[in-house]
Amino acid sequence: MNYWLMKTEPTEFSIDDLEHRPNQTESWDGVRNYQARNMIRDQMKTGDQVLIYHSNCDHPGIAGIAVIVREAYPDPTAFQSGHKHYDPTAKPDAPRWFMVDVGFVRKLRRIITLAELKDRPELEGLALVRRGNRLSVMPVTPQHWEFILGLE
DNA sequence: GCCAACGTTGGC
DNA sequence: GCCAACGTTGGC
Repeated sequence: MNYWLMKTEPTEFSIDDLEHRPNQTESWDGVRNYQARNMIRDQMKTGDQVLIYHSNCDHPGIAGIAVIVREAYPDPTAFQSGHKHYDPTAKPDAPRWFMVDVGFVRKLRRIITLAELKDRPELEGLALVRRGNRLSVMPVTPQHWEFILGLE
């Protein structure tokens, strides 16, 4: 089983939103970065665990845990003219962008803040805390996973 | 293929 | 709102 971290802006979609979706499940659409796309398409497997990170908000940090419930399939929002994530170069017979479905596992008892994560030498190498990192999907090692949840 | 211009991300 | 960092675009 693999571990991941996925960023979301809580004003767009938060761990609370996921908790209250039907079946506590949602498709993770809108990823438009090739490196992130490749991980979604090629590496994410059903049952993989995901840290849900809230970005671009008052208290950036890890807010909850989700699980991959459906492996990659074409992101239909890429084909929808006028959609925020529309990509005219993507075609249904040659899809460019993919998404997985994630299921709610639980909220953390508290937000583990980015500042706190950056402060921990144990998390050196975690993509999230590397300078200038902008990936919205990134792998997490089992060691980092355990350590982060130990901070809760 | 180079690289300047531009757009986006996202912390602060 | 600022701006550093990075990705993408497109002229050449």
